[in-house]
Amino acid sequence: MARPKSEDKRNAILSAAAQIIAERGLAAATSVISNAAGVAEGTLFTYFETKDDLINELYRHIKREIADAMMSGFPRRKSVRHRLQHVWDSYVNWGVANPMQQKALKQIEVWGGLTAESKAAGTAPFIEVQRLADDAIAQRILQKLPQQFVAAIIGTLSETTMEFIRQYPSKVEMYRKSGFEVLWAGITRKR
Amino acid sequence: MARPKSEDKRNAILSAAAQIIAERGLAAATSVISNAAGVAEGTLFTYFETKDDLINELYRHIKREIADAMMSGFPRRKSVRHRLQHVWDSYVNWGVANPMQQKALKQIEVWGGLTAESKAAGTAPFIEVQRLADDAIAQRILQKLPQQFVAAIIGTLSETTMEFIRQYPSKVEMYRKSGFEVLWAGITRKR
Amino acid sequence: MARPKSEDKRNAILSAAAQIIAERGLAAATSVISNAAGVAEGTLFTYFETKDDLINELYRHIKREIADAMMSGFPRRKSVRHRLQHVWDSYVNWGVANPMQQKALKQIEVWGGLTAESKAAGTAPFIEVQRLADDAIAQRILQKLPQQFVAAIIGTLSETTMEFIRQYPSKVEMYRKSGFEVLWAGITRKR
Amino acid sequence: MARPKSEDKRNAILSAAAQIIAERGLAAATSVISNAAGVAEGTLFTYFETKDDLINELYRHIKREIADAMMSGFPRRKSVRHRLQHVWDSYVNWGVANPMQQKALKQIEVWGGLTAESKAAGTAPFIEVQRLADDAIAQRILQKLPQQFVAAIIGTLSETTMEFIRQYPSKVEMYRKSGFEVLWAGITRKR
DNA sequence: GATGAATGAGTCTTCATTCAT
DNA sequence: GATGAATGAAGACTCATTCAT
Repeated sequence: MARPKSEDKRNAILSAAAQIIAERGLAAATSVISNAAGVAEGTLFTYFETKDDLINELYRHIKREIADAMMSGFPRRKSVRHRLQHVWDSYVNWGVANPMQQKALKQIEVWGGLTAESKAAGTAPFIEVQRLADDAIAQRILQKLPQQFVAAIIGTLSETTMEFIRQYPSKVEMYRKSGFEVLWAGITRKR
Repeated sequence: MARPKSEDKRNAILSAAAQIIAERGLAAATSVISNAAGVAEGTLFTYFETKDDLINELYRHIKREIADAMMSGFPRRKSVRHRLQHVWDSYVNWGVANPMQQKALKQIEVWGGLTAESKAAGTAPFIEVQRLADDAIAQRILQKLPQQFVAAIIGTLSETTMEFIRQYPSKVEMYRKSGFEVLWAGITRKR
Repeated sequence: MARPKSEDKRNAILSAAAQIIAERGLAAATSVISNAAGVAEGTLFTYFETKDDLINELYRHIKREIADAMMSGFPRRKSVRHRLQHVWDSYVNWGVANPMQQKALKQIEVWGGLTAESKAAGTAPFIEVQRLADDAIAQRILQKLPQQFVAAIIGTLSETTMEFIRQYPSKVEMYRKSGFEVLWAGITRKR
Repeated sequence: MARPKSEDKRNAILSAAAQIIAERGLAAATSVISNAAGVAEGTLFTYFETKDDLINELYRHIKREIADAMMSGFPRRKSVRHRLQHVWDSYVNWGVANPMQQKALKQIEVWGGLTAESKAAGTAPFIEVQRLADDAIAQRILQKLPQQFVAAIIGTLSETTMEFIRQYPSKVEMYRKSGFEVLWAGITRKR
């Protein structure tokens, strides 16, 4: 093959897209993105058929990254609290370390163009978390709440936490810990 | 004035804007909005100088509406829990009754064009809620958390709750109650 | 109404389109056309939804013009030969007087984007000619040929004639006459 | 030469070009053509310098094919009518057998990019036909018409005939014969 | 020579905003 | 004030052509 499609270039585009979208929203011109990625305007379209396609791919890409961050070092055998804490900490840490991606993700989530497949693909890597919730409910540790509701609460609380950490970077520890305590107290069963 | 600007028309535009933005996002054309409002394209610009201006005004408008909903019947003298419950219920109810406005608001919040004044104006009507938080902390009912963090948690948890109610409308009661319990258990001090 | 759509402008665009398409083919940019028409690029699209739409309208417009030219002064009561001659002469004269339109028409006819409606609308004004052919066949003046075949032959022969007249403008009379004689001899029954 | 340009490939491209251009017009992308030809996008440009060049070559190629079809079995010694009939029949037959090429040719003929050389090269192989016309005029069989006019008439009448045959394939014989009779009656001198 | 990724000028179309009526 | 036609800058996407592999 003559000059194979470069994974590097693809990643450069995705990364530039995350940054630009975080800064300017989804209305950002593709030319700005390709420019930031250091490729020609047309090149973007050899890697992604349309702008919508690019955004969908970016969504999946970020979701996968988050899942990877969460799952690395996941203490599968440990207690529910330990596992939840791991999930919480790694998600919050990821969000703090990757503010652009996090912001871009939020933009994409309120966007109307996400395909059903992307949404599905976005949730897929989080089965471990769902299993965690199931376990917790089975062990009667959690309150009797729909599993998805619990997952959503974990999500929003951690995102709120990230935002505060981003605003007050010196208080990482405090917010990460407090956030988790609010979550744990909120969803577990009072003995 | 020969023909005064009509408050009706202004409201029609704001209302149409909320709906259209909820449906199509902020990229929606002003012509679609003016059309939905039943006025001419140009008329929109006699009421709002620019599109950005319109969106900022819409933001304030919705925020004020929420504040009004929350403050009507606010039991100023009652216990912290009562007052918080009132706030929670009225916000959730408002969100369920006004899904368009709620959705539009979320779009606007991730948008990059909100002015500092709008943001300030948006928070202003919620002093009562802040006072509530202050009280609660003073009475050592709440955990020791920054007041704004608590406010943000109230916000996100209730929005998550609204979303679930919108998805499963038959379970209003359950979600509204459960959501509140999670919140209360999460932020209050364990004796 | 505030500034009604101007028929003049619409015509200016159609006329510019005919000229530009005649000169550069259907690949001509819409911006060149709007420019030639003396309007802004966007204005073209307030009169014609898309470029394809413009071309379809241009087709109908020219076809209607030809029909008008043919039908003005049409000697409905005279002999078949007289009527045919009238049709022939007026079409040839129109083509010689309007080379741009004629050339544009040829481009459009080989184009793949003509809608069925346009094609139908294009043939509609020529009923009188068909009636002429019917009459001629009924009177056993013409050879026994499918009416449409005869119509097509009239068309191509006259277009060929126009081209030669355009090349040798001094010989208008000769070509117009010779062309007609070829046609007449070709399609009439030898006694 | 290490690897000589393959005549096969060149022909594949020309043939694909004819087909694609017949189907989609001259606006068809070169990538579609190369794809249909089973070669890489870039390969097309090692055989034809530019797209315009390709089209010019295609024009000549088709014209040569037509000439070959006409001249094979040409009864050089026979009567004017015989010879004309041969020309007519073989052209019509070719057109019916090669509708793609025929359609592509029509597109190219209204195109503005044919070079003078191509036009000349396109007419060249038809000397025999011109000689036929000269003979006929000399023998006072034909009317006194410019030779090129006669040639053009032969051309358009036969093309019209082809179109009808393509539309009504069951009537090949009828149309081919009728067309020729119209031509013959039209251009020959009435005794 | 063959391949197909890379390029960027060029295209159609949209849309916020202006302004004649 | 209300209207909606006019404007032209900006944007997504295409495509002939080049060139690294």
